[in-house]
Amino acid sequence: MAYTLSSFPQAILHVDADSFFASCEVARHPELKGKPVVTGLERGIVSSLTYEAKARGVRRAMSFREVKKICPDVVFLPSDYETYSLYSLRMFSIVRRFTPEVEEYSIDECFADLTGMQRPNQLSYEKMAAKIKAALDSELGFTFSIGLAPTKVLAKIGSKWKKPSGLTIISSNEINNYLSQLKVDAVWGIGPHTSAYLNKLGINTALQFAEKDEDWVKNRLTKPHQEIWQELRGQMVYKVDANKKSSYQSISKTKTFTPPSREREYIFSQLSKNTENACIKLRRYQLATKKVFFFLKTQDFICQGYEFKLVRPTDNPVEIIKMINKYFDSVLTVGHLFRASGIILLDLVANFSRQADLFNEVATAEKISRIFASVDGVSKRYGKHTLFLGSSLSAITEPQHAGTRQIAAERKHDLFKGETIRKKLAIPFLGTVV
DNA sequence: TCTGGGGTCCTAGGACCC
DNA sequence: TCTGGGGTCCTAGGACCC
Repeated sequence: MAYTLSSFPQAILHVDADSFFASCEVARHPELKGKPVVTGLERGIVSSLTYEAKARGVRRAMSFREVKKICPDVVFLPSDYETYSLYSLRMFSIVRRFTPEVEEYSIDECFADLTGMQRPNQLSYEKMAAKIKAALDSELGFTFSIGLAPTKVLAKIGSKWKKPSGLTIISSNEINNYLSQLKVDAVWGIGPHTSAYLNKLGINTALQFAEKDEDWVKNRLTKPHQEIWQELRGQMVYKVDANKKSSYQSISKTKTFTPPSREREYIFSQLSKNTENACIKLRRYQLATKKVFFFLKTQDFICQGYEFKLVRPTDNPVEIIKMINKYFDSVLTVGHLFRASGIILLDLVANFSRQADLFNEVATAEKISRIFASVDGVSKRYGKHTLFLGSSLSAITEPQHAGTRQIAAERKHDLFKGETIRKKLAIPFLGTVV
């Protein structure tokens, strides 16, 4: 049979929705078609934008004001994650018509393992990819970019190759052709650090990297990059994982507040609100935390934080806020202007049961946890933050606190940029407290 | 590239144990 | 009191992703 003659040891598909959020908005408001549409209004910053907006010079992270200046007829909309999630589910279910092996990688991306599906689908891999794309485009009303290749890393390269609305098929014997035209830093999993290192060793293209021999790679790079090297050569390392993600390793809540502030009460209430929100999510997944890290970010983007352990796992914000209060003043260096606060709940345990040691304390904790179960119920019915802690009050009511508008004109470079928040927190007083 | 918010996994080195 | 070798667990920090 013709379709068994394939140059795909495995056939991995990567699907990437084009300008996903903005596309969803246009899809459900057809009158916006052809217009420069942007989402992210709730923060005043561009989050997603249509190609029409891109053509006008709009870029991600631009402020509302800037966008208006260069593109006065822009349609700037608030994000509506519920709607986007529904489109996302439709996208996954369309791909699942062709294989059950679909990995929901993010809200707008998925991988699918098509290996062995030619016979059941009566299609070659190439035709399957085309058919999936056609179904997505027509049923959802916007375009998708697709890559088909022997490995995930190569499929990712494929979907990025031509955007928007691309369909790029990289069979085993064409790999080098593609890699020779690609810079190493464009490879999924090779970040700025590693690409700078590789450049220094004379490697600029993905092909130059893929052609290094095993010893060379093993001696200079760590496991993740060794695996990427293998995948670039067409050898599968990363399997498509169709299991739904059901739990978390960590849960975090971060919030920037404007204007920045130096007032203890206000900043503390922000952190209190972060903690409440993080605990809501914790309870939704029936988890409890054993370790907490909280931090503040100054106006110069310097992070300072503190990590502590809890005597027993908890999902109760009151217990956590009490601890934060204890260490708060060592993090809030007086006189600094702060722009954001955040909390990360770590060491999460599932279905936790409280140890019956300190009887009274446990009894109280259980009472409190029943209260929070009702709080969650009320929120579900009447909306988030119908009930909240007194310590969160000034964050929720957003008073005109006396903080001035003197936003530092000069911004320091890159001390904290989406990277691990715990990075270089440089806290001289850091210690673990039980 | 110009800083929003939410995640994951890996590694080196120390503590501790036999 | 000295010294060898090997293993596991935990933590802090690093790198990357959407």
